[in-house]
Amino acid sequence: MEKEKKISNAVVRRLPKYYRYLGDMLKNKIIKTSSKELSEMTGFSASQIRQDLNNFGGFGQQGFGYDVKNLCEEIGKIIGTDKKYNIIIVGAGNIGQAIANYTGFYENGYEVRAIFDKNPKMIGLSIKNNVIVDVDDMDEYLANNEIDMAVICTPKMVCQNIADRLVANGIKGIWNFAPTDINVPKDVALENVHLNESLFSLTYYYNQNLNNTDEN
Amino acid sequence: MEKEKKISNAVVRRLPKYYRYLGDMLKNKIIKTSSKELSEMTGFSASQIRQDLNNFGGFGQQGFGYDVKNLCEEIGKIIGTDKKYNIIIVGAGNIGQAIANYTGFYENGYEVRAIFDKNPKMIGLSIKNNVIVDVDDMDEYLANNEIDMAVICTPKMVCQNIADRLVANGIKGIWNFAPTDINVPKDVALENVHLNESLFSLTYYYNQNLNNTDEN
DNA sequence: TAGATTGTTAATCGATTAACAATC
DNA sequence: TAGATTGTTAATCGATTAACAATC
Repeated sequence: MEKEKKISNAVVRRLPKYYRYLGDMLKNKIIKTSSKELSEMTGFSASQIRQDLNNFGGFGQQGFGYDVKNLCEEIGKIIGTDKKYNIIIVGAGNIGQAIANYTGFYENGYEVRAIFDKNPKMIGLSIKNNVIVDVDDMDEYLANNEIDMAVICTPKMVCQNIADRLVANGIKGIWNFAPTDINVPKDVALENVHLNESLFSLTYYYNQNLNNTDEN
Repeated sequence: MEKEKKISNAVVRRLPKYYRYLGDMLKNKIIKTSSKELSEMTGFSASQIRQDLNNFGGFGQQGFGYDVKNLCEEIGKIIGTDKKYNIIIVGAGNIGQAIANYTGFYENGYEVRAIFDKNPKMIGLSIKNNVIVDVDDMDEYLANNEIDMAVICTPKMVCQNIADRLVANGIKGIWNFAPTDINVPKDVALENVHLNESLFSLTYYYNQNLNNTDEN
């Protein structure tokens, strides 16, 4: 078995950006590109881009550059966008509804299979092709359906409980929008979207800029 | 004038998490804490926490620890949550609506002053206290109202145009939810929430875990 | 062939961790 | 006073950048 070098989180976070720009180029029928060109688009240094790509193999051709279609496909394979994923959404409040309508799922092979909520007023309503189901029925649903990932859009009070139940039912990927940290076993992939932390970071830099301008 | 040491982005990203846990402790009437305790809560090392805090000043007491209330207030001041902010939302689609209903704004002193959209079917409808206004009237609105930050929730085709108009009208903070990169002058704070990139990172780690499990 | 650009090693830079003196 | 924990310096670690040989 090949010993795989551990890919740093910093690299992983850049892959989707490469993938997006390459997809754009592909749509515009651009055949070749280079680390220099990708650098201008992404803002990452050309050297860093070459380093990043060479973590996964030599996708380029010396003296020429990279074939856009090939590189895009290869990065897609690394990320895993070449596969299909069944997902569920837990919590049909503001964020849950927005996520249920999120076109990025359908454009990239993710299919929303079910939406759960505990509010009786929500249960039975439809979002896109899905009827909202009582969250009490979630465990049974998961036991009987092949679901890959779940999106947590519940209030923070219940999100750890939901996460525990998801994990107990074999879910191995969680996209968490609840504004708190949850604990999952290390074989479960967890991605947090903490809007509050994002807004506060923005606020810090906003004030930083104001202060710097004042000083002049 | 004191020469301010540049705070690294990594530190800035950790501040909101300290702030959140300290707020939780405050709510639970906990008086004192320590870098060790904060380490257990946040997952950051105690050493790193002390380093982070000492970028901004000595908030602790040797041999004792940190006063929760004081430290929480100090970090609030550093982030800027002690101030009020007027914001507008541009784009009243799925994400825009979710953001308009986002309780984090009201809980932290951010006030949504206006919501803009270009869809005639949306214009005139209300979200919370705000009537959705024609985006053609945005520039005039900004010229006549004191707005601090804007949230961009438009399709990616128009988001650079929106950003340019926001900047032209003096907006210095932009929270961008459109799935693309936008360019703003460096005195404008920009925070991107790229859901597609977040989902792809999750997908990468999801597959990584599956592969590692397979190998055993 | 000459020019261009990758792949890869080495150098640099910055962030994290370790250690411990200061001191409450 | 003894114990605890900060503030801060030094050591380590890891990521980014620079440089250049390989080669198309």
